[in-house]
Amino acid sequence: MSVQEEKTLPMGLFMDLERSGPIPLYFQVSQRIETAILSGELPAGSRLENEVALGQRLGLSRPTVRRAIQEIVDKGLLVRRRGIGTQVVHGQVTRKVELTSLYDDLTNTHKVPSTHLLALENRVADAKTAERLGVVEGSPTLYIRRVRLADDVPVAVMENWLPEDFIGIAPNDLVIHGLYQVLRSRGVTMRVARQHIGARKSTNEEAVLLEVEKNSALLTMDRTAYDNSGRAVEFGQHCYRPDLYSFEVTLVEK
Amino acid sequence: MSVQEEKTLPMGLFMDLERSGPIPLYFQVSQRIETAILSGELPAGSRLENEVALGQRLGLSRPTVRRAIQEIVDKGLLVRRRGIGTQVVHGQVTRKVELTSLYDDLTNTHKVPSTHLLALENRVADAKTAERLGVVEGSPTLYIRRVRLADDVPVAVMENWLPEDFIGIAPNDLVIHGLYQVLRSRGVTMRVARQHIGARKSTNEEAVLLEVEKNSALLTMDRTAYDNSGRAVEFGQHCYRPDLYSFEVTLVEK
DNA sequence: TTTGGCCAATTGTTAAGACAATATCAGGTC
DNA sequence: GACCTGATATTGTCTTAACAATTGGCCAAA
Repeated sequence: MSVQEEKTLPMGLFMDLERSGPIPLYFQVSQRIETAILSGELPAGSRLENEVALGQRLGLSRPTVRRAIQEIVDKGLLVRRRGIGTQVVHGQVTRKVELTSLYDDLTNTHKVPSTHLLALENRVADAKTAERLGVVEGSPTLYIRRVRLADDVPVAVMENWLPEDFIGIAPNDLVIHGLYQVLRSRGVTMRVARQHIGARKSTNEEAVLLEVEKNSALLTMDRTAYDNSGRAVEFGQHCYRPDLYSFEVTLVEK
Repeated sequence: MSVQEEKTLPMGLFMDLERSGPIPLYFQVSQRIETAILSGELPAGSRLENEVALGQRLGLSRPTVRRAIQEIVDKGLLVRRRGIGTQVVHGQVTRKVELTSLYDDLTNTHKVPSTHLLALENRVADAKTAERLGVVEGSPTLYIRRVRLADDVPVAVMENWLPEDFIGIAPNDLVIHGLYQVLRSRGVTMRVARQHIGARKSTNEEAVLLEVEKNSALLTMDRTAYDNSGRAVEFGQHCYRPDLYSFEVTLVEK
């Protein structure tokens, strides 16, 4: 049994909270704790100050402090144990999967994204598309097919279907901004997405588009995204070059 | 703009809460709401009773009701909007990815799991293994290699490394019970796991083991799992037959 | 008709307090 | 020394209360 590092760090830099601003207090606190972990100021295995004391020092109630800590527990960076305290999880921390598009992902990793628009047309929904989008079969939908590149190297071939009220999206918007940015600019806020991740061999056409050998292994992802009223706003079938892209998931047991 | 179904269901079956039992009240409530959604009693798009009224009817405080609802929002089944209310998300509901092993997954889908144990031996940690497990390079570790089958069809080849205090696991346990069950029976409770999901071609040996053609596409998953003290307890490299297994992820925007 | 403003409904945030459950640890007893 | 017991520390659950922010609809005014 190895000895745990048990020092309780004082976290001295916890003073100036914006009490009248629009950012919730619990969020301000959770951001600072997270930063302290990422920066190594709170090393792996170290114990966090207990909730009551932390609240007293910050001039906050226990529920507020508790919520701040819970946010980070949900991200997989902290672990709480009743009777013991709250500790920083060991192991290098990694970026979490979020509800973003490939475009956002690439921007975040400082690559230059670009797009080849292969198709942008109206199509009537077949059975599968209709089911995924929650519309009746035969409804008009917008069909998009794109190749996404990062630093001019092809990364993914993406097919998307959107409900009819998005018909009219300009091709140029998709080339410049990425689908999720276009949707956001039209007032849509994505809230929930369900993804299936799998693998298969490439078709010959995909091999050409992605500049890989025929019959290469591709990473595939099917996704349906819903807005804040629960309506399906996008259904997509994507395939990625596995040497350039992979998915990262953090699971936290409740 | 399509008309939303707006009827607020009364949810009449909400009476008998176990107030003295060990199950938290918020959990009892969230379970019932979830059941009501899954069973179709709360159809897609329908509005939930508001938090205050629901609390009054159940004899619960608003924070308790709120927490119950939040649990289901986090699962992606409900969407809340300030000033509006809480609605059931459209679209068919699907099972969520949880912190379980392949063994558990297969058991849940009513397939008969079995195992071929290829290796169970002590190995010194190389650089990568040491980093993932958070031990010093050269430390003794337990190495396990298995083929997992469902209804006698091979589904995955799995390599795992465990810290030295697990050396001594009996081969028979792994064949009968699955790694996560063995760890749980030794008092380990997994709390956090970080996974990378990708794809690649199979090696010739893997193709034989999985009974697929040479150079098939495989779905791969690397995982490091941490227990409730934040210590790494398992590091694994798995590859799956994509025609028999895929990952399902639900993302919820905060 | 359209625009603007006010009002009601609903979720979001914060507080203060109480009790329960669980883990560690020190001490005492056998 | 081994085992039980109680004290202490810490997170988990629940209540009551208040105010803030956002949305949608109604109504009056331009």
